[in-house]
Amino acid sequence: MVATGERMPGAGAALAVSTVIFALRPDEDGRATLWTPLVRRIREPQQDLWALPGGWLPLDEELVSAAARTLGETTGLAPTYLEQLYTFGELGRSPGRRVVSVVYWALVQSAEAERAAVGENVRWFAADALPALAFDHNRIVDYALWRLRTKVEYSRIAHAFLGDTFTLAELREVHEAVLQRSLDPANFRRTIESSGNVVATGEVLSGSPHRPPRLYRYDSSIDLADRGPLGPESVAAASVPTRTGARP
Amino acid sequence: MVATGERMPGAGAALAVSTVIFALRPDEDGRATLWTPLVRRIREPQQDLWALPGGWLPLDEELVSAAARTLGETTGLAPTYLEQLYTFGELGRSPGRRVVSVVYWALVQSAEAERAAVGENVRWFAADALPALAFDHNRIVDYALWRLRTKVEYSRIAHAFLGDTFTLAELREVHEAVLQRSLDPANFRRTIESSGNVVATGEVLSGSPHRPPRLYRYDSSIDLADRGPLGPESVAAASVPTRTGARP
DNA sequence: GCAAAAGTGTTCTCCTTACACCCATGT
DNA sequence: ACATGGGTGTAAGGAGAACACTTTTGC
Repeated sequence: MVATGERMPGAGAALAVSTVIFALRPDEDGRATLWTPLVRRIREPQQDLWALPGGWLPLDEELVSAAARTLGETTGLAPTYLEQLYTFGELGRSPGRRVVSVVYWALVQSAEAERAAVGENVRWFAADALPALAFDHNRIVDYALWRLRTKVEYSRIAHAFLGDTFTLAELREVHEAVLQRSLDPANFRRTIESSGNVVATGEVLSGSPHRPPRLYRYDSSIDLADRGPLGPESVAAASVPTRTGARP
Repeated sequence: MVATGERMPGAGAALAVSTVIFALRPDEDGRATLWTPLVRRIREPQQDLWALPGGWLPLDEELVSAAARTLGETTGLAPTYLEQLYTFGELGRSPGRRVVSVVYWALVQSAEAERAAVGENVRWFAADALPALAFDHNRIVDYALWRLRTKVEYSRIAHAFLGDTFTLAELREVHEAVLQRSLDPANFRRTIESSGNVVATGEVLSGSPHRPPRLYRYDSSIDLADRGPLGPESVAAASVPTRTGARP
């Protein structure tokens, strides 16, 4: 086996896992925009500054699981999408100690975001107008935002913001909120329908003051083919230690 | 500062940095194909198996620098392109110990690849026909290959395989080797020229038995806009500890 | 009936593809 | 001169943008 002496190789830097979370919520004008929940640091360094949810990586936990767990423990959220973003390890990013952070990014549904824990130490911020955050977390959120916006255009992650059935107007609203521009409803419909990613349920959504729109559902038989040979990231398959999320 | 007691948080897993290196070399039929240099493991675990060049992350070294340094120490190569690929941290990926590997991928010029160190413990392999490697390194190379192939289509990384001046036929040969299909010379020319990424030097390359082709050069004023808000990764700016690469 | 959103049809442009054809060099 | 790759021209097909138009509901 490996010697466990004081000069254990590779044991230098501290390994943390953090997550950038995005959800769509109405802004003051009622338009859907991107928001992200942050947690207040309750100890040094950078005490009282807002920061990404995260924590140290336990020896016996998968990276994704640690991301999902710390995210759930601090914000009470359960994401519908979770993917590794980047690993930040610059020498000066944390004062006093070398910290390498494996950062994930997550999408949560609007309904889920509504019932999330908020309080003195957890708060939602408009993703495009953040205050000065702890460490290099502003840079990290900016990068996550960029990834989200570029990825929405060529993959189907926008669906992760919605429930299992949705109207094309709702899906379009998601795209418009993420891309920050309006899209032609007619062309959007054709683009989505011809992509084959979504199937009509046959039902319509009544109750609106206008013509009732059709409801659609993902075609789950088509995978995202997104991470290539790595396949989809699975939180469920990863082992989680004794302490589970804060919510029952 | 931070207590250095036995329960130092985040100090569990060992942190390694590895790199997948690609270069173009002629295969047995003389066609340019992708090759990757691997190093033989000279100690347990997985002794004698071929593996990616890499090493433990020193406390005082940037992640990119560690990738560039270990790559240079083992293979003698200096890459023209180096980018973070993914961080692998699955629980079972290294027997006996939790190892988290931040993996980079690199491109080197063909000329550089020719004069690289080869020997008993360093050897080039065709990237599409690797033997069984140590740990999860087959999966890592497959993922790097996928990233290279998808990225060649929308960015200008193909240039990293070539010198500062090149003909469009050479650039096309790179694309064809990476994408594994032939491209129409006429359309390829127009696509590249209209992209504005390359400028004609005004010179031509004589010596061929046919019409001498024009020489081109990168337009270095245009950046790749590749990592978004993170900007280009810079090896030079990163601090490197005392021991430098094997080559002077 | 009227307003407003859902959904369809049509046209225009641009980009990619396929391929015919001319150009310039070494032998 | 001629073979061969370098380089230009051109027409067809497809995807996306713009926008007119029809459909369906609540009031």
